[in-house]
Amino acid sequence: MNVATQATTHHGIREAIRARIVAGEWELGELIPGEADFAAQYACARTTVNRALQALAREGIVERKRKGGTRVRPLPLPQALLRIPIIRAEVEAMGQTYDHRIMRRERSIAPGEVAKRMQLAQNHELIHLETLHLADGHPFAFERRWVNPATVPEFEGADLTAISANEWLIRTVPFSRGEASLSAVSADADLARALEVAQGAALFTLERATWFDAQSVTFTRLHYHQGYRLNFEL
Amino acid sequence: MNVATQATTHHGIREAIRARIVAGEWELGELIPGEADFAAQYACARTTVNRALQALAREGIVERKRKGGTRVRPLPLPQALLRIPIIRAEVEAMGQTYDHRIMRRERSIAPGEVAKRMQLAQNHELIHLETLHLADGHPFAFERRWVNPATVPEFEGADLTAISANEWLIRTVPFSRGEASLSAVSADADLARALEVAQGAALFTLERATWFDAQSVTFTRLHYHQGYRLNFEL
DNA sequence: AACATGATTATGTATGCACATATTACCTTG
DNA sequence: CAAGGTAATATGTGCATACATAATCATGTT
Repeated sequence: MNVATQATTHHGIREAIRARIVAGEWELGELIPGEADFAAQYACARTTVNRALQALAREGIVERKRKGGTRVRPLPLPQALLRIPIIRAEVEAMGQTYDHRIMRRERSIAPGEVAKRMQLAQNHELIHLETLHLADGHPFAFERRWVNPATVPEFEGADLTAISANEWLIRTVPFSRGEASLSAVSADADLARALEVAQGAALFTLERATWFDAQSVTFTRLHYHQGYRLNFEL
Repeated sequence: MNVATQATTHHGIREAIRARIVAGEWELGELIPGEADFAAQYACARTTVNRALQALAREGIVERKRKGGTRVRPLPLPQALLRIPIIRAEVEAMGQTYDHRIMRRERSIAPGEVAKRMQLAQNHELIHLETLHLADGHPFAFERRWVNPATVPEFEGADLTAISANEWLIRTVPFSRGEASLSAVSADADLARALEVAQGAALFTLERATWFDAQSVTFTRLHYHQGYRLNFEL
């Protein structure tokens, strides 16, 4: 066999080795040949094998340690690249018209839970925003957001009719890091009214807290309309 | 400033460039210096800069094109590495005792929706399995699974008391690829009884279909107990 | 037997070079 | 002026080499 997928490109070799692993040439947890061996087998430089094996390690297919070589992961770790959708793009990808409506916008004291998620002191004043995202005029998602004016003072006067708060913040504080969580939430009376679903409906929910440097930027809770699914590949 | 994070390692340079991007040295969408320029600035080889910039491209910080150079992503793409938890490990990580109980195990015709998700012909016979996962004896998640005996004939006689069906399949068909989706589902009568929650409770749900080569292996629908959250970092 | 020590080894990484490839920019030609 | 071809250019990639680093293994000493 041993049909080279490509010539001797690093990702040709990556696929060749992947195929051999998938075919079960080595047991789970077993040591596979060293870089030098593969280099000889495929008649290429060790550098090239190194790139291939590092890629497989990133994917969770193999485990590598300095001395002790490379081994097939005992249990391949189930990980996937999750692309968090931008609502506008998501709606437009379905061929529908995106729009959003700001339901509420005010300064208020951060609720205890929100302050905790943003790692702020109690009684911190935040800008609270409630937005309804629409697809072809129908409710698509409901967003509750708290923005820290200490970090983004310009937000107070921002015009959010053309672009959403999300896009405004991304443009203003582009490279903030964050934590997110996914969950299922029952629609309370407010949510049910806003999203036009029955009270108690199960809503897919995405929460996100973001920081720039050590400064809290924003915390969002996004409730999608009933029946929403977030798809991805493993 | 220009304080080198590390000597001239590719990931030292990666962080140095990332810092400059985050600090706003270049506009969103703006062209940043070429590999050769950076190599001169940091007194290292172009190869090293190449690795650094490729890593930033993988992260979604920059965009690169063959001629036309490297530019800061207009909108940094919100992506995250999602590690899909293995239930046993998840429960044990909370310091609780994991256990599972098989509620049902039978051969049956695949329901239409399941057959579709597994890309099988109608009236295909599958092994249907219902498992309740327990944490310290309390319901943690309820799993409905269909396994294709054409792909994994040994599954029929597998002993699923020691290890769960999930782990059995991972060990037997380790490197299968798949599609997954996350959603929120209302507990029906069966689910409510099994998970000991009120009927209509919002349940976080993970569906997964996996294939080995072109052969369908299994389709699972996993409903977590009320209040479950899946956390990850951005 | 326990422990410190150094040799060995596999991966990690930097470098200089050459060539491949995609895409833009420009210039020629009808 | 438009169409088309060609040169210039930035990234992509392979290779040979050298050295760095971490972990293991064997060795020898107390």
